Amino acid sequence: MPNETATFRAVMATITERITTGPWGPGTLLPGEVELAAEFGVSRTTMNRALREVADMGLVTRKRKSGTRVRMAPLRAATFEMPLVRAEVESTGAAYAYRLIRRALENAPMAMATRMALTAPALHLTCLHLAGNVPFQLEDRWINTQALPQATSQDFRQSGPNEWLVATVPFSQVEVSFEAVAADAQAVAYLNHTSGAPVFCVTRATWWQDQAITHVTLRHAAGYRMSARY
Amino acid sequence: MPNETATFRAVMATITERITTGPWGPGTLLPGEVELAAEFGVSRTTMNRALREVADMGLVTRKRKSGTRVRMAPLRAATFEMPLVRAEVESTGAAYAYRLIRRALENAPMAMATRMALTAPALHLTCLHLAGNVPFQLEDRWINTQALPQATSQDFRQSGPNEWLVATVPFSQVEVSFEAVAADAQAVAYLNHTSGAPVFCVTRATWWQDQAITHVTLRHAAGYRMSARY
DNA sequence: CCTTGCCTTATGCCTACACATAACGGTAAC
DNA sequence: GTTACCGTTATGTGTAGGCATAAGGCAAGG
Repeated sequence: MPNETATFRAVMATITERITTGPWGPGTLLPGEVELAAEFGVSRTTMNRALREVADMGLVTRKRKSGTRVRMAPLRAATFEMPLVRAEVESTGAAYAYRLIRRALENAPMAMATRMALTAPALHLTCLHLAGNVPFQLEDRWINTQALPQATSQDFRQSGPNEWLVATVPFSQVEVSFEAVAADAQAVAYLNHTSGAPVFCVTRATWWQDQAITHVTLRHAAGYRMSARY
Repeated sequence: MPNETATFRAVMATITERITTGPWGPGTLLPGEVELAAEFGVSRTTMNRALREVADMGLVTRKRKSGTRVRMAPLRAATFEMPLVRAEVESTGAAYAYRLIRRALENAPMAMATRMALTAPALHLTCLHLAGNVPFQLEDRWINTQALPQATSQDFRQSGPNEWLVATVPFSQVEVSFEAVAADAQAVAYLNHTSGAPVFCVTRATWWQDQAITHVTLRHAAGYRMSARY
């Protein structure tokens, strides 16, 4: 646990206070690092750390030469952890189980093919993740076999494609989005939803070196909730 | 924009690669900072920065004396920006409008009162945020008047409580959660939902110095989607 | 007037060193 | 055997100083 009384945190607190309540309203250009360091009686290194963390929180933007400027809308950034399903299920105390529902090499629908820049059939998987005997998450995934030919030799019957992917693709650019959708036939069949019921849906697309790797839609069982503290 | 070829980023890249593809599987205890610094030919400060950022990404956990350990589930943290509604609406190009629907000082329901440790009536607000003429977000908020007595003298007819709060409460502990719920009567009335339709719902509770400040439920219009890249 | 290029400046990053602090693990006292 | 204490060690945080780099601004040349 980080020390609550660390100097750079105290500096951060004062700075955030000046931004939220004090003289530094939206759009204000803050004094330079050296000047602030002198004012607070800390080294420039410490001031840099404090300002960097405030920027990470989303209160200010920093640009070389331009300086540190308070953002027009004092937004706050929330960080969500996206664990593997297995870990997420096991952290609730339930036993994790996995079932492959469908595996096929097929042409993706237009929108998906365009988005992933596909020029050949892709690997299409449908999987179910369970907590004990209760369905937890329904996974609908497309994998670009041109970028990842090894995927075609995996049968994904024993473990999910996500576990294989995180162990195979080193580092990637990810885009996630959350939304609420109505339960379709598949959600009714596998997640015990009633037709049209609200389903919490996570969509995740990942790239590696400008190549689309995979696109996945995760639909959750009723009552699912995603939380974060900051 | 941060320099892409910074040393600590190069170190980070190697470390994340070793974790995701290389010899450092889940649960591995990494060598100490000094040892790693020597191996990579950088100072301990730089190695510390690299490891700290890897920890921020969620790949490892760090503890004094114990050392740096690869997390059991190599989760990745996604950061979501939570702008003010006004900014969110205006960024779509639409004009932002605000309407106060209800304002009352009343006793919170049991669950809420317990969660916020309320011992007196709280300020209960219902507001609607619109993009142009189209309803965008329905806000249901409770404010602890014991912690924030000034709130009772605000009428919130011209601007939303959130704008007042971010300008009044300096710094706070926040807990957010997302879920999909079915449209209730209020959502039908104000957000043009059909009854039972999926509604994307954000719940946010904030504390300041161990005192509950406010608890808010934000329900969104159909088609709302929350995104992040990382 | 417009463009090109230098200079200045503020942030970004790095090094080297030092002290603080938490926690593991062994040892001594009871 | 159990508990209390203490040393070791790894991370957390701090200082001072320096070079690197992006970008605003000014000036000279066309």
